[in-house]
Amino acid sequence: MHTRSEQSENLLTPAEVAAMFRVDPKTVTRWAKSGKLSSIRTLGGHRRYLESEVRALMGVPDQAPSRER
Amino acid sequence: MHTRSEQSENLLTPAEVAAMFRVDPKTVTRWAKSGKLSSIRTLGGHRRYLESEVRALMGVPDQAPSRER
DNA sequence: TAGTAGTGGGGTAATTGGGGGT
DNA sequence: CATGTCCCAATTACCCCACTAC
Repeated sequence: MHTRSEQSENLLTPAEVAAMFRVDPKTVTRWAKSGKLSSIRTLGGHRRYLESEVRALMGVPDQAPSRER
Repeated sequence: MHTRSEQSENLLTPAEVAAMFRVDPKTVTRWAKSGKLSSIRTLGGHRRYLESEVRALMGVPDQAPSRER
């Protein structure tokens, strides 16, 4: 199947990230476009995301209100 | 597709939780703000709720039907 | 090479967040 | 104190089609 050379196993597809946040894949793309999420590009232009980064962003629950804007 | 299911947890949208409790989505938001309900935030600030937690809260009905006295 | 699913890009409707008032 | 509603701004979801991934 996969002939792994580097640590590409740490990359997630848009659909996978979308599922983790319960959002549409398009939304994940928007996050990448706006710089909220870093992404790697395949040679065809498709985005791949770092699992570690996604997990880090998700690991910040919200029990407490945030003040910003 | 990948065989990479990083199944964290089933998440629910505000509207879904609201429908389950038959309340306005705004009310669900208040529950989250007040810490009565934990929530994950999308990178855009929208909340997603843990289905397990919501169902747990629903599965704790008041005392049985009956006689008050 | 062909076939299917996923993705990118653009545009538009629907939700959501937040404050405030009932 | 809790919930529903009105406002506006921001974010997200679904529609199209063309191209990539496998």
